[in-house]
Parts: sequence; structure tokens; C-alpha cells
Amino acid sequence: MPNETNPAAAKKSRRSSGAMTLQDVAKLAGVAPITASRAINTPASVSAEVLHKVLAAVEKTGYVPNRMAGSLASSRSRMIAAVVPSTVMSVFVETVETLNNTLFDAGYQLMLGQSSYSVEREEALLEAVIGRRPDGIFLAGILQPGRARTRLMASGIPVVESWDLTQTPIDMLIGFSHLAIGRAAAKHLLDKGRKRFALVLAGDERAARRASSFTEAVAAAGLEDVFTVNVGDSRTLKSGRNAFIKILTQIPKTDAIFCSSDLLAMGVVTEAKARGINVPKDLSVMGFGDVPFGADIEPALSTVRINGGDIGRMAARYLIDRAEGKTVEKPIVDIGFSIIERAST
Amino acid sequence: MPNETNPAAAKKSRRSSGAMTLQDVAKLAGVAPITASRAINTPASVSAEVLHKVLAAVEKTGYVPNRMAGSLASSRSRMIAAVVPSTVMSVFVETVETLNNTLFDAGYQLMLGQSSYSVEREEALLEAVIGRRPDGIFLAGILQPGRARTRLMASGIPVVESWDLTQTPIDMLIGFSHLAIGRAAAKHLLDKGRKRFALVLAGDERAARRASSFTEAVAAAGLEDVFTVNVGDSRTLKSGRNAFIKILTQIPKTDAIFCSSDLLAMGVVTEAKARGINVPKDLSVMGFGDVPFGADIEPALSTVRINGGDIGRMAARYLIDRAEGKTVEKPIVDIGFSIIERAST
DNA sequence: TTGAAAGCGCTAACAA
DNA sequence: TTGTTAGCGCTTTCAA
Repeated sequence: MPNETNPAAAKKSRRSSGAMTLQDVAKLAGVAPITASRAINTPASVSAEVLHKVLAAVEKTGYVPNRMAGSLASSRSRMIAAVVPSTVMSVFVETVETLNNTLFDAGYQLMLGQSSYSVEREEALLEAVIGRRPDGIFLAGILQPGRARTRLMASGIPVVESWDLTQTPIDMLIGFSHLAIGRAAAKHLLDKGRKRFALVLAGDERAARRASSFTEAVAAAGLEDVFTVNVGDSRTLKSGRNAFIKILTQIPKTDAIFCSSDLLAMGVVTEAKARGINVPKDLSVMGFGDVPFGADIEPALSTVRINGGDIGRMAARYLIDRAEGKTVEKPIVDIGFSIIERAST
Repeated sequence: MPNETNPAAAKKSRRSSGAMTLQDVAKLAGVAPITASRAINTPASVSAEVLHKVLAAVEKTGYVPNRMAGSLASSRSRMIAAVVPSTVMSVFVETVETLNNTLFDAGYQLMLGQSSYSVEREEALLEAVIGRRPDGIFLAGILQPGRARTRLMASGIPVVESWDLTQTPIDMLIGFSHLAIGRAAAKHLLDKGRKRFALVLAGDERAARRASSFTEAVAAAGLEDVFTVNVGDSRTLKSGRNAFIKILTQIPKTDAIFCSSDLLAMGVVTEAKARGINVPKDLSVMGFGDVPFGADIEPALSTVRINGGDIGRMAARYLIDRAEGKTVEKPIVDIGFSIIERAST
């Protein structure tokens, strides 16, 4: 070993990353590396004197433990991965934020992947994620059968799927029933005495399921067919405005519209107001997702609220418990939803 | 070595994580581990026959490389960390989304940390982040001197600070001038012939700087003092509504309001409309950030646009180039801003 | 083009 | 309570 004799100028081996290591700290503190490790990670398991010496050495060297090495040695990465379709104007952000904060408070980091609503991207993302050996994976949605799902199950990594219900989850599940939401939304609007219904939705399979049960409930009430407008993107207000123009052209008598997002609903309301149509007198509009400012616009927006914060918190809790071997349960939770009645209906 | 003779039941050593390893693949393919590694990572450096055998073995075993082990051996984690204050209704989400997508396309993962606008949390976060040895760190903002900044500089990890300008960046910088924005906003409203100005802002230091140059520019035009309302949170519409009520009570003649976020501006507009005040005839309202739907509300919202996508893309590029040793530059970029004039002014 | 050997920096396992 | 030893699963280095 070169330069052993001159600590001050001790050059690291060619392969070293150059940063301070536990070795350096241990040497400075005059203890074995494992003892330094214990002083840092489980201070209770070490004598006061050793603790003091090691912490002093840490301070002096500016040592920051290399968690990658620790993870490799212990097979515990203290990382959780989350895969979401998007974070911009998305209904998942509250969940991701809460998940992340809860994880951090428990000493975990979040790896975030965005599938951009693409199945291929999602598959590639999951492959990459599995390679990082996270202690858990959160999925915004349910993973369809395929290569990624197989790999994921084979990996043995704890998984929380969310935002939907299924009989065959990969592992854990925190969701709610889109069919029940469609029915509840229809009931809400029927109770208001509305007669002619329309739907505005983007090409999202879950929104389509809400729409189908909505349509059924309206038919069951003996009313005319629900007119449905498909828009490209549920995260823009513009699509909602355009959709309303289409509805007005085709079925002018429409008096209730259920949208697959709050932004779409805001678009409908905006366009209606611009045309002198009174919401909610002439038209009831309902959104989905409960954006933070939905209560403060004029008229305040009726919507379906999903408690995204609860999903994030619960998912974090389940994944951490699993990672720490506290449970082997496979919870399947229906967290439900609430119909939020505000001025727009 | 136990069970060497019975591959089917071959138990891994007690310490093993149990997953397939490069060893397993190599053994199955009849080559050395390093050769299997080359076949997977640099297929060009290997004969066609070996490549075929290794890929077949990968397929059969369902092997997913352990990137943590690879990172440790190569001192390259292929992870980039981003630290932002928040992702809910935040002006940073577009940047994070673009950063993440650009990184993923280049084979990198994103670690996301949220400081929740707390300095202590930010320090703790950065300490945790450094321990993961990311190849680069993106900061939404500029890091103030302190323990974390010192540690970060000592770590040698490439850093991009953003969203502001400074003479003393840690490393790289992609920002813009908040003082220039305040002046430009004031000029825009002065050009409209407005006479009595107000500001609505949350307790954000950057917003305060925009406000100060705004105030100076108004004073330089010989007009009366700018009335300033401080609100708790720039990410709610409600604060904007309340702020406007306060302004109306104190300075009823106010005819121009510059807000520190688009949501605050939307709140002001909403409250004004609810009180029969015409925007923009009686009152000009201007936001900051250019939320995706600002162009589609009624009236369309004038605002200051920061190209968050560009920041994310450039940051990704710089950090990757640095990680791959392509450059050692320390770019300092002023990406500027645009005043977006719409109906609300 | 392929392989043997030696780590990367840490912690599990066992021993004292 | 402290230490010794032997890996974790991969890649760098050097040699053939």
C-alpha cells in the first residue's frame, strides 16, 4: 500500500472516488471501521468515549457516508421509487408530495419516474427502477399484465398500486372505485333535477369507466342518451372550452356536464359564462380531482375529491413497514371518494 | 461453497439479496462475469457468439443488473438529484418534469427532494442527497451560505443552481433577474396609463426583490407609493381574493396590481369580478409564472413567463455533460423572461 | 476479444 | 462493547 506512512498526503488508490471514507474516519478516531459505523448509525451501541471520538473525526473530515456502499452491503437502499404519468397539472402531485415528505421523515429518498402516459416508457422506467433495487415502488395506477409486471413480481420488491381497484393487484393496493364515482356523480346531478347530460373526457381508461357507469345510471333514470365528447388532454382548460362549444352545437338543451378533470370543468364554466349561460342556473358543471383552488373560483366548482394526501401517506407507511420487515400483509384498501357540492351544480 | 453441485436448488449465501447476479448469467452462458458485463454494457466489444449466449442467459434468468453495485464499482451513479421547495401548484413543476424526462432519455434517474420552503429541511435533504453520491444536483433556487453549501462544494458533485442570478454560484447557474422583472412589470403597467399601484406577494425573498424594483420604478415615474399586501401562500387563489379585499379597503383607487404568482392574480381577478369591477377596464392585474391555463381563463391573464422547460433541459444537459466528463465549463446563463400581455391588463 | 484479480465503501456474521 | 473477516455485485486494471 503506497503512502501509508504519510497520512497528510495519503493519495487514494486510483480506483477511489476521492471522498472521505469510513476508513479515514476510523483511522482518525483510532477505532475499527465497524466501530465508527456503529457510532454513526447506532450510537446507543457504543461507549460515550468512542462516540465522542468518532463524531469529532466526522466533523473534522467532513465525512458523508456513502449510502450506495451501505445499501449494497446491507441489501437495503432506503430508496422508494414512484412512477406517475405526469406531475404537471396532474391529479397525482398531492400524492407524490405527501409520499415524498413522509418518506423523507422516515429516512428514505424518493426516485421519481414519469411515464408520460406511455406504456413503453413505463416499461422502460420500471426496468430501470428495478435495477436500482429500491426498497419499495409506488405506482400511480394499476400495472397491466406484461413484461414489466412480470419482472416486478419476480423482483420481490414491495409494490403499492393505487388510484383504482382490481382483484389481482401485484401486491398492495390503495384505490377507489371509478364505477362508483360515475354513479355518484350521476345521482348528484339527477338529484338536482337535471334532464339532459353530457360528458367531457380525455382518453384515459379510468375516466372511460367513470363515464360508462355515469351513462348507465342516467339511462336507468329513463333519460335520454348521454352525449360524450372526447378531448385530447385533461390537463388543459382550453379542451374544456372547446368541448362545451361542441356540446352546445350538438345538444343545446344540455343542462348537466360531468368532466374527467377540474380543469376541463373550469373550461366548460368559462366558455359558458363567456356565452352568457348561467352556471348553475342553466347548467350544472362537475369536475374530478378537486384542484386546490376549485373552492375559490366563481362559481365554486363541484367536484369529486380523492384524498391524494392520504394515499401518499398510507403508501409510504406500507412500503416502509414492509421494507423494515414489520409486516408481511398485503393490504387492499378502498379509500373512497367524496362528492364535493359547491356552487357550480 | 454449499449447494454448488445442484444449480436448481442452489441457495445463495446468507448475505445475498437472492436476486439473479451477473455471476449467474455468466455461469449459464459459460463465460467469465466480466465478459457477461461487457456483452450487456458494451455489446460492440464482444464476439457475436458470446453476445448471443449472454443475452439468452439474461432472458432465461430474468436478470436485471444491480446498478447500485455498478455505481459503487465505477463511482458513477447515473442519478441526478433535484431539490425543490414544493411540487404542488408550484412554478417549478415544469422544470422538474422536463429535467426528469431529459435525464431518463439519457439513461439517468431523478431523485426528488422537497424542502417545503424550510432551510433546515433543505440542509438535511442535501446531506442525505450527498450521501447517495448523485452524479449531479439541481437546485431550484440559490443555496445560501451555510453548512449545506460548504458540504456541497466540498463534495465535488456538479451543481446547477437556478431561478435567480448571483455573482457567487456554487458551480453552474441557469437563472434570470428578478429585479429586471419588477422593472419590466412596472413599465408594462405604466405604459397602460395606470396611476395607482399595488403588490400582492407571499413571503418569498425573490418575490420581494421583484417587488422592490417594481416599487422603485413606480416611484421613478413620480407616482404615489405602491401599496403592498403580504399573504401567507402564493399557491392559493384564496389569498389573492383576500388581498384584493384589503387593497380595496385601503386604497380604493388602485388600478393596477402585480402579484407574485398567477394563482394570486386569479384570486384578485375573481374577487374583482365578484364585486362588479371590470378587469382590465377599471383594474389591470398581472401574475407571475404563466400557469398552463392562464391564457384560457376569462379574462386571459397577463403574466411574466419563465421558460421552465428550457431550464430543465439545459440543466439536464449541463449535468450529464459534466458527469460524462465532456466539459469542465461552469456556464452561467441568464435565460431571461417574457412579459406576456393578455386581456387582464 | 477474453479473463483473473483486486477492489469500490460499507455492513452482516461471528468471535472475543 | 469492540474487532476480525468476509462478503454485497459489480467494474477497473492489467495480462494473455
